[in-house]
Amino acid sequence: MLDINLLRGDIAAITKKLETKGYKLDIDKFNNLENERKFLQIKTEELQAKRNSISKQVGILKSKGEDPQSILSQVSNLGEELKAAEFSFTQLQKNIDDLLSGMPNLLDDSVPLGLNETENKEVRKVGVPRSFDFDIKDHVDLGHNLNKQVDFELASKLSGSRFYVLKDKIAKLHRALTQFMLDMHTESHGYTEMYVPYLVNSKTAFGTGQLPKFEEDFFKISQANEDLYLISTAEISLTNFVADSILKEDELPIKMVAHTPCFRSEAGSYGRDTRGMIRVHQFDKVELVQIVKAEDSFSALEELTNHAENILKKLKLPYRVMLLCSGDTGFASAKTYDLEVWIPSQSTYREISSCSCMSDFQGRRMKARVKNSSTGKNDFVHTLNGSGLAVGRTLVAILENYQNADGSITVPEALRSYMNCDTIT
RNA sequence: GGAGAAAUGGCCGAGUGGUCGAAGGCACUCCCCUGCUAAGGGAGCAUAUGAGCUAAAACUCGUAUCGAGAGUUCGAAUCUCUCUUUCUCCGCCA
Repeated sequence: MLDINLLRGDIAAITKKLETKGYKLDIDKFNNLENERKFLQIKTEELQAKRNSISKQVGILKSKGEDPQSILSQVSNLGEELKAAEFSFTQLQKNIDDLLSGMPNLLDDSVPLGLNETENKEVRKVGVPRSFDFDIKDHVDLGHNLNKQVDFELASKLSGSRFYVLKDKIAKLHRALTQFMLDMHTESHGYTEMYVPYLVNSKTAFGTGQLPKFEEDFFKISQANEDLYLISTAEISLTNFVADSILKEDELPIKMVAHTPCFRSEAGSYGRDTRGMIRVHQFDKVELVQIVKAEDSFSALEELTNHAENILKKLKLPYRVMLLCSGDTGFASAKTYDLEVWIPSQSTYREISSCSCMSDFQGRRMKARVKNSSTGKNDFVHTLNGSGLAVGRTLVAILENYQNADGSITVPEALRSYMNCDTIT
């Protein structure tokens, strides 16, 4: 959520900034709402003040044993007038909140302008794609030929399209990857491991910006009292740890890592990546989250991105780092780096991690603040998150990059201690 | 699932209709005393938001907030209803 005072100030400049992200702000609408808000707020608060002062006098008179009747008559019609004023004021406030909570975050100045992913900027490329002296297979065929250790038919029988079953050594490889990632981040990168709920309430989903705008991306569990949402990323659970709190400066930075399944309805992506494990309704991810002070957030983004990259480096998977352009940067993000891993069967790099600095956007939505010791004020915290990494896609990358002519898979060195074997056959 | 109790500021905790945004304590900040890793004294110390003033802040005034929402009342932390969460006992259970 943006600071409404930015809009009350130079609204033209903000509108221009929002346009780089494809958001069109109706300036007249906002100004009209604001003018009405001001009028209604003043009116409501004046009536409240009047009621309060009269009520106070009643109390004083009664304590002196005097008859307050003359004063009470003054207040007889105040109640209804006040109730009506309060009602219109809260309605209007809600309209403003709705408008505000649908507006995306402002981008950092270092983000290049662009409409879509074709205009993202490559920051660096690490590793060289292997050249194969045999006809390569994609991960679907590889998994199928390895005794159906990756089984899409079985999954579709159980659940439908966009699910997969892993078996035996490949299931273990999946677990080994998770374990390896968690160990790296906790032992070498300073993150604290967390186990978190996979179902969250609407307030939590609002806090990180998934609601209200992206409700259709969720799987929703409807209940009598309160609807719950299956998390689409552990970012939601982890970041909201600090919601509604005022932290002390020395509590920051907070660095957390969690391994969770992620559930995505993939509404609106029919036909895209229908084959394989790339785009599915359920996948595992190891997620990094940092809660930091404002002045640290962009350096923290570089650090966090490096942490995710280190996993790829250890696995010796070729990848590149992309700085997303304005049009491709997510709703809540001020700046995002995507890590893209080399996928041999597609002869291209595919997203395997997304690392974002959300500046104070989520902090404001969550009311997560830190007491600034030099000013005494409460500043909104800055939040960051990044996949470190998406486990399913990492598995795809390993199957394809480490495939052998006979269809077996060499286990990357970094995972051998977890696997107790060198090859998957 | 059944029965009962509770929810107050960063923390603990008082407060059952009226000058209560809330006693007291702890923590924290500043000052004094003292002087050495202790103790004493004084002051300050919730959040959000609006208006005024300002270059900005400070400041002044107002409003809202005592788990959430609704109600009773001139007036609600306090009374009523609904919900949520926590704790205790019983049942069930991975």
